Amino acid sequence: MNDRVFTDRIRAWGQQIREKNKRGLPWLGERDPYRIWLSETLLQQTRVEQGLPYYHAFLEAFPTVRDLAAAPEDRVLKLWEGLGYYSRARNLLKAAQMVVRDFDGRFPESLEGLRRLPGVGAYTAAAVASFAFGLPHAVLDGNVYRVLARFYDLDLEVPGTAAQKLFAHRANAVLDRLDPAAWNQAIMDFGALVCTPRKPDCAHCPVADHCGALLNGTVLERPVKKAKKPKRLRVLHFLRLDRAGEVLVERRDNTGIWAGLWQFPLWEAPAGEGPQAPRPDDLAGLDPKASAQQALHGLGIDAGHWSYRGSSGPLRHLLSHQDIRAWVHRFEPAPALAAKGGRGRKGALNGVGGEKSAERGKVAGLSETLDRQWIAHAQLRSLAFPRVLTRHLETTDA
DNA sequence: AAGTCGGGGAG
DNA sequence: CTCCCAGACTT
Repeated sequence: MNDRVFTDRIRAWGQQIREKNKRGLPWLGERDPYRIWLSETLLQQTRVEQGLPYYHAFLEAFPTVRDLAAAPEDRVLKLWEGLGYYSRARNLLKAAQMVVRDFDGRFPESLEGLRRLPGVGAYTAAAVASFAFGLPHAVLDGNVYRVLARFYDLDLEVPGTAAQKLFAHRANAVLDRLDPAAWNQAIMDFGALVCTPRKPDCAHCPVADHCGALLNGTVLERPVKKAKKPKRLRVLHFLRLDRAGEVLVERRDNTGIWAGLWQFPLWEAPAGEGPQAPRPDDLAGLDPKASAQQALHGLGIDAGHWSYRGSSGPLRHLLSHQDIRAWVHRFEPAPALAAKGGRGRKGALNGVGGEKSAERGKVAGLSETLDRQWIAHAQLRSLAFPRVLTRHLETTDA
């Protein structure tokens, strides 16, 4: 009953929006599964305005899935730089390679087939299935959760398995099976433009007279979200070692935060060391130079070979689950040692006498377990760094 | 079921 | 500040 009213009116509302051409987004009306998949992956947990420039950049760099599949991972990560959730980028490449290798460059034309691609979850599979292939699968994203929670005044906590099942059921119940693509577009647009999180425009809502939450006065309480945990406080010390136009960088491994990105050698006080994890109070008295030396020691670098050139920080870097205070400590070769030149080619200057940058790691006893290398400043631009470091690089013009 | 994974814009 | 965004994956 209410389902029918909801579907009819939201569908009509969507048609109006399309005619007025609100949100002139490039993937609207798109049928190419590659472009749809690309845009949906870019937009996972990402606002449209934020992802839009990346969409254009990727499409220009990789017009087809074959172009993407042939790309080196570092190039994909570089294009993704700044967008966050970097496993999306690596999964994007993996999925492209799978499509080319296993399906001759054609995307699977079923929900289940799409779902098997890395980085393609319930939402993205439904989006590609409906937008590219017209299949009757309802999308369930943040917008749809909110719209359904309000219209039916559902008080289940999200995220949660119970809620997911119920909302998915509702979403498919109201799906317009005559035009799944237009419907999915309409309900998401409706959530983004009318039934917004903070200030929903109930005065102009086409289903206000049937909205459960509006009738019950619970609009701003829907959907019910779970309580958030406090953020973990971390203090990171990056060591920026410069020598003769080069800087030492290392590649992070493929797990955890900033997976696969590049960074300056990083030292972080072990969490288990000391009374407890760092607290905000502990940071006020933090002496940059002392921290720099501590980091140098922590990374096993002979402090005698490097002279301190100052620190920038703390760079406050807020993530959804971490509160990061980052420092970048700069060092250059100690003058005394530089004068000695070739004494010990494995010394602090590591390769001054013509060793290739390809020889990694050996920085005065620095561990070789990581993928470290000296790189010319001009080449830094080709590597993907975490935002906290690109911001630092921008202000220091390196 | 809970934890992890980024970054930015709006209010 | 807080919230949350065209979520997915791991444990």
